[in-house]
Amino acid sequence: MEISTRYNPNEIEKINLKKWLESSVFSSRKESSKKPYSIVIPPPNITGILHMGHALNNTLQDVLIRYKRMQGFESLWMPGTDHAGIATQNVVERSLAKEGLTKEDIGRDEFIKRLWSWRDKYGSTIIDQLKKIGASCDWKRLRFTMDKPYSQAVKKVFLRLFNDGLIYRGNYIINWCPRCRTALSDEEAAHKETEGWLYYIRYPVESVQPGKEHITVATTRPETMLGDTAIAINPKDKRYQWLKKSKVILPIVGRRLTVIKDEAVDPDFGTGVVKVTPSHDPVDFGLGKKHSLDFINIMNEDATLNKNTPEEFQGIDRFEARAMLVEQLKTKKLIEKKEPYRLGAGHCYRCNTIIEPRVSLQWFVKMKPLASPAIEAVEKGKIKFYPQRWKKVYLNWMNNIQDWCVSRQIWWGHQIPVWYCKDCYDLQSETNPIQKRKGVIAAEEKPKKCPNCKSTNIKQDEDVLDTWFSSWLWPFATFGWPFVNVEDRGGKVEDRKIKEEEEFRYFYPTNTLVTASEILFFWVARMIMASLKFTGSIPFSDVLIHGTVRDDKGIKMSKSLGNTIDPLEIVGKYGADSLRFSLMFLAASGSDIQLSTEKFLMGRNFCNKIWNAYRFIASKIEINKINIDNLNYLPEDESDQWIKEQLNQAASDCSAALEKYRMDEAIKRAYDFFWHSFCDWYLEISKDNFSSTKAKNSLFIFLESIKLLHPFIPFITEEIFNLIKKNPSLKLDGFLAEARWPNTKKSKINSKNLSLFKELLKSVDEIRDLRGVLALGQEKIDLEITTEEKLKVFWQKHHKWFIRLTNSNSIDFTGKPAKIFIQNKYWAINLKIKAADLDKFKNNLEKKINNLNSLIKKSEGKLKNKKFIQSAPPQIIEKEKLKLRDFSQKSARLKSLKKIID
RNA sequence: GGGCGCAUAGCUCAGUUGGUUAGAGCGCGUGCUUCACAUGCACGAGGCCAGAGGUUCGAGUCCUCUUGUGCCCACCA
Repeated sequence: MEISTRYNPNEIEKINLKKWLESSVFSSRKESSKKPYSIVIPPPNITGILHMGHALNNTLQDVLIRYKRMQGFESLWMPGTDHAGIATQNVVERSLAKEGLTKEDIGRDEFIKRLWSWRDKYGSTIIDQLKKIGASCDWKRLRFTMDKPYSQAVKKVFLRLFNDGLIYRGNYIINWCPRCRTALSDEEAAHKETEGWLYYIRYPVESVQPGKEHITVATTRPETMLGDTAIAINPKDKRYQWLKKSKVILPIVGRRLTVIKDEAVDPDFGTGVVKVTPSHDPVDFGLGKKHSLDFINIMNEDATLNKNTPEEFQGIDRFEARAMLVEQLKTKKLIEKKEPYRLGAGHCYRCNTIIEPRVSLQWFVKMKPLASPAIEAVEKGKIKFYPQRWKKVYLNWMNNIQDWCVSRQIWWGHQIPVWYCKDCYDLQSETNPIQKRKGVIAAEEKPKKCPNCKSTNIKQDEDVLDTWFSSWLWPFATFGWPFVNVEDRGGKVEDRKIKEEEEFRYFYPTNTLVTASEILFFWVARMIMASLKFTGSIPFSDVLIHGTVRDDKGIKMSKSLGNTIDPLEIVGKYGADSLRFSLMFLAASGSDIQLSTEKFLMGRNFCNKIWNAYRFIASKIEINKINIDNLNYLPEDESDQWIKEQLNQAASDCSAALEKYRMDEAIKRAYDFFWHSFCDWYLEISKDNFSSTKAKNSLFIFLESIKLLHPFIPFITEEIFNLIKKNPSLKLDGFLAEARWPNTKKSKINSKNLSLFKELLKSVDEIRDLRGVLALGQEKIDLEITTEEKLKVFWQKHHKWFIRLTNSNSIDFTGKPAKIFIQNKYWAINLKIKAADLDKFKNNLEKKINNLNSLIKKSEGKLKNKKFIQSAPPQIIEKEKLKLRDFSQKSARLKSLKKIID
């Protein structure tokens, strides 16, 4: 058999991926005999390109899914993509722009056609990329948030909320992105510290008293003054009581401003006088409502100033207008001063443009009623967060939840299922709840005529719903909820419907949701609310929140900073397994990961190690023409017992770690076992006597090891399984991906010889240590061993590898050795070295004795302490006593050794 | 302004309900072409566990404060 000494992942990963995809290993269905385990993928945007965050997120999920699958669960990983309204629309708008076109040029229908064809062409890029890193999703179920049945769910949900009175429409101040030209929710307007100025502007006061010709207000956004309709002071602020009898004049515009008093004004900030712009500031909006002020909108959709401003400002961008205005005020000597100021300005989370607060007609969802059951579910522990601390964050947000602006002024998305009758829709009734207005029809399909006036002159609301309004249904809408209109998925409608509902009941609620903390509010919290509201059940019981991927300087990886590492580049260079291995190795519970390309060498090296371990075993089998007819594990000697015990321990630890979502611990344990127990000891020991039993045993342990490793590094393990499978007499079948997870019972092997064997390993360590101390280099030395007669058989069995692993020449069992270097309960070993080397040894010996003595002192001190004896638990005291005994024995041994040498 | 994290080896990080002689990977030093693997093997150096108090028989682990650092939330214009 020709196998390369280097593991080359590329070809192998391609082949095995193909095999998996062509098979049904990843697919899932209701199996009454099996327990379900399900995860819904956080659907990546169709515009998405796989980045390290995806790689981390999806590897975590895949490890869980594969682990559970091997454990015999019916494992379902539901895949899909998100239509990502604004993001996708932006991409297609950009490509239109290259043709010199705008979306308005081609019209809504044509634009949406373009979007669909864009998504058909590029929308599954990220899906292919996920496959490349080994994600074992049930790909046949691939969902999209704009699939017909999914859209049905969105409509149903909207109508349900509408009819329950949880939806309202009205003019409110919202976050407006002037570039995307749409409203955004509060969550989509990320607050960022921005350098700016605080301007102190003088507003003239009518009915002049001497020295009181004006008052001064402070603002960071001077241009909004064009929309001012009032001046506000704190009612307790004595400095400005005189103002209420005066009229304040808005400079440049000349408008008379009312003076209002409100507690919201902080007398200590700025001058204590606030300009009030109800249409362009959230706080002022509230003041405007409360005090019945005028609302003057001064901006167009693109944040240029509109015709409600003086002519010279009309059509000018807000920032340019700001500069112009400040200039004008300066010449009029109305700027008192300006000071540098850092303010938290909202930025569009899609295009990073500074948000403009703006009053406009939007749709909202009342969140408080939805939040309370979702709060309860988490408080009562029905849903658990890992790590736990996110519970607090979640609850804090939920308890202060604000209504959700769900309408977006874009074209790509779920259009709001509300129609207006052009003939009887009554503008005058705008103040009524939307549900009670004449000529408003909320329905799944376009109504034929108006139920009120029978007119057919009907038009749908132009807005679409926030993308998250569809994402929040993901855990159940992906299963086909609400189980109507399934004709698009083929088969007999009724059969499909029944099957889908059954599956839904089987797999839902899902088990684990794996996500980054960034979308806790966007998505996780809302899914919990939606699921409880519409399915009456929690969507998942565990929420695993992982950290952020950072670069080697600790800075968050982002395209704009150019500090990303492309996961696919790593796949190309080192293989998907290396990528996955290193990510899992570094992903401690919830903490951020600092990455650099070198980190992936860890994974590469490990894969290579596995590869070569297999090569070794395979070659031994081949060279020795060993016939492996079955894989019963038959311990031939103590090393076989020992490695089996180690394996069981590792498997048990590994499972325990996975159960508590500690993938890092699990992979470290499996890694440590494979490399440092199996390869470094067991295989090394076996080299001298690779009998057919040994061959079977090594193959058995190897096979169990790659099962443990498979969830983390599926490609290489599957490939090696392929190679092993080629031996027909083994009767191995199927995929490693669906093999049974190793037995995790800690089967204790009670064998006196096993403890002897462990002493043997210790002696090897000690000799190696001594060789280092004595700086023996490669010099082979002779050993003399004194032991009881009955242990000689044991030694006979093991002396060969013992000689090799200690780099010795020979072992002599005759007589009593002159000098004893190593001694334990069972034997003493003498290294025949030159007299000159003795000094080095003695020095080392002394160091060790000193070290032991200080430990003994410490331990004795503890045991003499009455309080310790009184209050420490008995097992701790017992442990301490054992420790002391052990130290003392060792020390005594070393001391007598020293005597002999002296 | 609130809330949540993090400070452990040169670097990146583990360290379970307090009970170690504080660990791993990389890096570093020494010696090895040992017929699976130099993407390897063996050995080794390297830590006042940020600082100060406290609780305790016992603290890297719990409490308080300080310093540094990161994140999230919030309508001080």
